[in-house]
Amino acid sequence: MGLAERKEREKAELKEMILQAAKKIMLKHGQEGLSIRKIANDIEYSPATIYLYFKDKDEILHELMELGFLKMNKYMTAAFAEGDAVQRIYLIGEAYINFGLENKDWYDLMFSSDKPMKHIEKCREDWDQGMMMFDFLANTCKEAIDRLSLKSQDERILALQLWSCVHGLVMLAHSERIEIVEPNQKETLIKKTLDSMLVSIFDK
Amino acid sequence: MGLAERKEREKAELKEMILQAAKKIMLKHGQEGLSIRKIANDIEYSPATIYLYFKDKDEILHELMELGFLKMNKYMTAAFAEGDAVQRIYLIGEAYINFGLENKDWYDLMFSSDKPMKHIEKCREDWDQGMMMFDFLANTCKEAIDRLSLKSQDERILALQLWSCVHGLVMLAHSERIEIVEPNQKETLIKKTLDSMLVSIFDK
DNA sequence: TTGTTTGATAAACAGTGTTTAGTATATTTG
DNA sequence: CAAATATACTAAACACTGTTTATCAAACAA
Repeated sequence: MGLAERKEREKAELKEMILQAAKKIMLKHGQEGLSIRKIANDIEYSPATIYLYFKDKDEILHELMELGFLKMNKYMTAAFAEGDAVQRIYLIGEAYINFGLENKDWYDLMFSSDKPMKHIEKCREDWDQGMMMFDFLANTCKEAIDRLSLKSQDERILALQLWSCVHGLVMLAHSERIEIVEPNQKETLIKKTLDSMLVSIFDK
Repeated sequence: MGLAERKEREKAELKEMILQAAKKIMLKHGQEGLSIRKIANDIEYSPATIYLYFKDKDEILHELMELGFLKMNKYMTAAFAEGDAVQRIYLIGEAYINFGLENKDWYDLMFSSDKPMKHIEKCREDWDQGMMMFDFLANTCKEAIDRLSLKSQDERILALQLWSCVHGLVMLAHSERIEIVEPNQKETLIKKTLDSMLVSIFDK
């Protein structure tokens, strides 16, 4: 009976419409400017309808986050394909920062906002794409540690160290703190700092 | 004529009351839970009155920020007094992270929120305490570079590198991302990562 | 043709930041 | 001292926000 299936499909279609409207509004008005009522207005349904498809606003942000990781993956493809581990780390770092600088709203959603992170159990479920990326980085670190026989034995510590550095850099750029301490050279400053970071770890 | 002065003083007193109420509410309900109406209720004035003393909510957050830097300075006193430059950097890093972890709301106000950073000119005015700290770190970096004759020549790049690392670490901790990739060892993980960071720069 | 389930919504609740028009008190001036 | 002005304050409104509840009409099943 294809009738139940059609219902199912229509339900999924509206859910997708909500998500696409949410994405559109977030990209236009930022994460702060995204509201249930704006979504409802955009898809020409009432605000209450949205709550038939999503538990609350956080759940929408959650699902948007996954779209963000898809976008980020595109920045990473070249880096992931690199054969040399150390060079791969360089490329991942560059791609990470480029993604962060060029997609502030996506980035905040994925790495900064603690809104979608209320319950840690549910978190690790929905953030598996983030975890996969971290694990990939950690594995690359292991390779690099072995090849260069670095002192740091724990690849997950090194991965966390690298992540902290680029995350901090992106966040400082987003909140204009880099402009404050050193005006009008954000771009070059970021590149130089990333380079200095990686050199101090691998190139000594 | 001490009359005008008394008026002036009373005006300053109410302004201080507003600020103290704002601080109290922020510490109790977080930055998100701080509202003009809650402040008004606390000081037993109408919400509109607050706008006679502050341009808008951002201005309140701005002035709170300065209180935050006073608090942070207390964490730093021991580090600032250290004679050895490299050791001073270690202590500053530790103090920075301790402050960040123990005072999430203050930290977000000072380093994360871009709310009080709307106009960059006004920014550099009100963020002078932050700039002073950065300059102090940069000077310490210069000392360290000279003493260890490190390859990195630009002390401001090195300072930005250090800042990015600890900032990133604190932000990842705040948004529970560290818990996600490596559950139940946040504290030790942060200490190990900070150590690894500093070792890779200075101790090679 | 009933009865029931489903999908959508209007309206309300409890908040938010901010503005405006108005009032009561205090100070200054004639 | 009385009238005029300046000051300090606020009630009420505006335009929003996320979310819930009661209602209602249409589609489906018996």
